[in-house]
Amino acid sequence: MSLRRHKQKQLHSDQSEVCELDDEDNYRYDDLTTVDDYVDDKRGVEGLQEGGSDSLSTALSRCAVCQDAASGVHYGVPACEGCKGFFRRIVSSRNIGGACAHSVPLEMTPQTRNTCQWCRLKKCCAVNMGRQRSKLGRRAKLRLRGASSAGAAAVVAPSDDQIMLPGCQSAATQLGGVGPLTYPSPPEPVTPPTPPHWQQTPASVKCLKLISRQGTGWRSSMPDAASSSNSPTASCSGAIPIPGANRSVAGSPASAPAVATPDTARAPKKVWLEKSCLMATPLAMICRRLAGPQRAAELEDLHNTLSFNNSVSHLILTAIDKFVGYWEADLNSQFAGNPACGDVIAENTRLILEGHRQTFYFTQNRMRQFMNDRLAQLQEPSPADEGVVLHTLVDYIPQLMLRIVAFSRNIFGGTSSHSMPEPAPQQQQHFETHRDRVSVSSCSDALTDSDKKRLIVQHSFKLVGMRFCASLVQSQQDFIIDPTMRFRLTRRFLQSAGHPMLSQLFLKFFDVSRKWDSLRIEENEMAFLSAFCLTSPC
Amino acid sequence: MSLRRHKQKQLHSDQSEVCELDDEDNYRYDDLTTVDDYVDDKRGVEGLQEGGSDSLSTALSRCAVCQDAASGVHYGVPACEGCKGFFRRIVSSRNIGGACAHSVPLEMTPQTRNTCQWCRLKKCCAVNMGRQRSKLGRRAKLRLRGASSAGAAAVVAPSDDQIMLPGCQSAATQLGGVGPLTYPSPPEPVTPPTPPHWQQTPASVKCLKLISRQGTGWRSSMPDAASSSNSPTASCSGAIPIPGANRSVAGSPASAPAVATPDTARAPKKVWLEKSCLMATPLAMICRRLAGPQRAAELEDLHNTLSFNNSVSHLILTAIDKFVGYWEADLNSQFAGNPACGDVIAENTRLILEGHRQTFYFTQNRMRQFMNDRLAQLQEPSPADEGVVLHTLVDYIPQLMLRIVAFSRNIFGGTSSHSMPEPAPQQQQHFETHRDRVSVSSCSDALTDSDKKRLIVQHSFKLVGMRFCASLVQSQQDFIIDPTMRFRLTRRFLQSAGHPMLSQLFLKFFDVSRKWDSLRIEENEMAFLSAFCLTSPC
DNA sequence: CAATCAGGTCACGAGGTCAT
DNA sequence: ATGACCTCGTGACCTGATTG
Ligand SMILES: [Zn+2]
Ligand SMILES: [Zn+2]
Repeated sequence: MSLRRHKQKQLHSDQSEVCELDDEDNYRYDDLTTVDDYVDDKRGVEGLQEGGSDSLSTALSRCAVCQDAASGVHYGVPACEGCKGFFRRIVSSRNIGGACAHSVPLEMTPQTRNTCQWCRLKKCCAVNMGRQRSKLGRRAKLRLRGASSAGAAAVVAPSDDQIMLPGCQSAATQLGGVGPLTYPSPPEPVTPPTPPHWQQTPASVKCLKLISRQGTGWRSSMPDAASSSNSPTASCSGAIPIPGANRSVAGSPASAPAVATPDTARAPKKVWLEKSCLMATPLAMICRRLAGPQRAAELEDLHNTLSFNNSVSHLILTAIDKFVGYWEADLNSQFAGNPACGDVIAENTRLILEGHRQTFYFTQNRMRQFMNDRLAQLQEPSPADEGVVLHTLVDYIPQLMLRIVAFSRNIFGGTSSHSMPEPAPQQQQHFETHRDRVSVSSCSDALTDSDKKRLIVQHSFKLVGMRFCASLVQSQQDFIIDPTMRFRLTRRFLQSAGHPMLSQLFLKFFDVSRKWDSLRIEENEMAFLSAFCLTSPC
Repeated sequence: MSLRRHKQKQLHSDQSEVCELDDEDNYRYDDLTTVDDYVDDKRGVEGLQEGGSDSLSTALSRCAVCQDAASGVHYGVPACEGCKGFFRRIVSSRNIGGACAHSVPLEMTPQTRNTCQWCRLKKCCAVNMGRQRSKLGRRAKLRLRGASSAGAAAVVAPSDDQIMLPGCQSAATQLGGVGPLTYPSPPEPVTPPTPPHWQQTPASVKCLKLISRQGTGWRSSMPDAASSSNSPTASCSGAIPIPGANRSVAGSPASAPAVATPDTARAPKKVWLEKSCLMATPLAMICRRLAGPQRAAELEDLHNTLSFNNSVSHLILTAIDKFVGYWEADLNSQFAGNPACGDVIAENTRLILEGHRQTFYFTQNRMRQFMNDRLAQLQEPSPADEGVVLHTLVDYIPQLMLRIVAFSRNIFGGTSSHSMPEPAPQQQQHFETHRDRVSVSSCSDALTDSDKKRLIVQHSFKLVGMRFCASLVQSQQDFIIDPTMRFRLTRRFLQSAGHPMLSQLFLKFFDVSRKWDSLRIEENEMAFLSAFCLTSPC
């Protein structure tokens, strides 16, 4: 093979000098395989006069992004070589580039597609390009609308290099019972938050509703949830007939009886949270604020300066990345037309905001007031006090994490250990939008308990860190307020500390917090960001 | 050359089964230049090299602008590094500066290409350089698809091929006396516009005021206005002490005693209109609307689909190009700080808008009303009526042109044949802005009569075409209303017409009009666009 | 097998740099 | 301001993996 390649290279270089027209012609024709090969290069492409399926072939012959000649279905949509390569570069190396000030995205044509990377990427996302949506192998012969095939191949990249602190694991394992959420000894009578609302109502009715489109909705993509999940008590029972998940979509029936994972065939998988879940909430609006053109440079900077090894910054970056990536996937506009969907969205919004408000104590208002009133009462620990500080943190951070768990109740609903009947009766609702049917299901039902646990285990500490950086880290004053609001941990103290949590993680918090501050994320936005992080599968 | 072309065509037709796909290419075959033929079509590029070094191979290895050694295909044409960089700087940083007055563009050779930026840029445009014509990525391997290399072997016409209608020349020559501006026989009592305001007041007081900055203001760049201008009565008397024109600015003293043009030293030149003139009006605002980010794609598209050989589209494109180019040259913000300058700007604005309003009959409102009321009364001429239609057009188009002349009075002021004292006493005013001194002079004084005439001769018909496309061409309904508003010239009629004005120019109007409509240019914007076109030296 | 696509390769040109 | 040179994104083509 390499020989052939070498030969070809040589041939090409020879031709570049003096073009032997005929030889080259024959040679190339041997290599040509598909009609697209003949058609690909110019925009003309009305070609494709091979008899039979005209509409299908023409529909597939156009790049969904730039209307150029498509070379096939790439990343789930018909795409040209250029857009395919563009998207591949973006999702692989992730150097998205920077800003574009186009309030309305530029039109994508083969001539203009290179004028703005950002608009091109937005268009790619708008037409629902996705690495997960890719399908390998030969297509079925006639009907190839391989929309939401359960891609058994490319699933969530494991990438689980989590930095787990002591105490995190325990908090994660005791997920079932949420302990008393009180501050054991707040030094000042800072009133603890009111008993969370989720404690008073059955959790099963308090969770996000999922809106999915038929055929393209939910990806059932946890093939190894039972086998390689880090939650040992993975229970894959409770099959939920998510529309589209088990429906044998034409063109993708073969993915279900995948050879590599035969268990996926017999164990009907729970659906995995995807962008549709939260993007059906007004997240698109948040996206616009979070990743607006005026913030693109900041995001870029955030990307560059923060190490990806740190879980906290990784969390934030990933979340923002998702926001940026799903920029144009404004599912809200798709679903908001349906009044029933609008109600679902509104309810989801309410749940997220309420959950955040009830579980997040260090709001910006509180912190501002605290900084005004009791800043002077903060003790600056000496290096000898490291043990005390460390002990305080180790004691209280799990409690902070429990608040995350409480927050997650508003997202996922309760686990089955909270007397949720399993499987719960499915009350799915179906609506008709202008383009296709949508179905609404309960987020609590759509996820198995193990999935919920895994999500919370993966993200709870990250969320704690995010909340930390958002409020407790005073990057301007260059100190960190400990969650009990007794100490002010200066950079000097942290640098001299011996424990890695203090000396490394908390010092890192300064950077993250500075970046976070520059993003000027409001409270409500933080709520959505948290919800999105919590449900992010990666 | 033609032989090879023929052969290639045949080859192409042989392959037409598989690859009949070049319909969508937006250029017309007639408009193709030699360079385009071999470069824009990548299949034809290498394929045609059968003999030794003939004109074709040199065309590929030679810069299309200056005949230097090309370093590749840049911006759609083979270009040397110098011309590539030159064009890049022009289109990116866009400080084109003023214009030269070489009526016939200078020859471009590697030695002489730096003598005149303007001529070089014109050559670049003539060979169809364009940012959107660039092709990225690796070139396709040989496919032997001759495709679109059919077409006349006409070499690049240096873009000066104006389409002059019968009557245009006469209107241009009788510039001095503006005839009666009445519609001889409007079929319906469409009220003719009120007698233009410029007829009632001395023209010398009604013209734009020029604002220039000291040292950077006016480029004295009409070196051969007296020698090679197409206006035979060029009178270069009346020296105006424009500040900075004779001042030997440090760093540019050598340009004045240029060796090639010794006459520039002894003949104090009139200043040439430059961007400062109209950019001192609120044009920057117009630019933002015309060339805002949301319209960038449209402008690109306009560039792509319209041939540069047509004078009308060339006009529009050039004007819009200028707008885009001067996008950032927001001189308005520089001068608006000075209250006196602000008054000048306001007065200029008023003059332009008023002049346009008084000389442009087919406003959007009128046309809308006409389309509602009297659309049914339009006659659709049969092919036998071509003579009548043609006669009508030839009769009335000069009258339309006279309106342009009337409009130009508000811009330039009257010519000296209208009892303007020459040279008029210069009342220059000087102001201090935050950065440097500015001076205000009269546009009427700054231009000689021959320059005014030349500008009007160059642009009047183009402006007529622009106004035509803006209003009379109903691209949606696919017909053109003749200026007497009696006929509806359908595309079918025009296609069957024998006269080139009908069959070629007016058919072209459909394309221009469609693009124009997509730009959604308002009436006031059109006024500024017209004024800018009229004063554009190119 | 063939068909299909993700990922990789690398010629090629846009845009930037910097001595002139 | 110019243009030789450089960097890097682009996309046509290739390869290997995957599936019918
Ligand atoms: Zn594309
Ligand atoms: Zn050149």
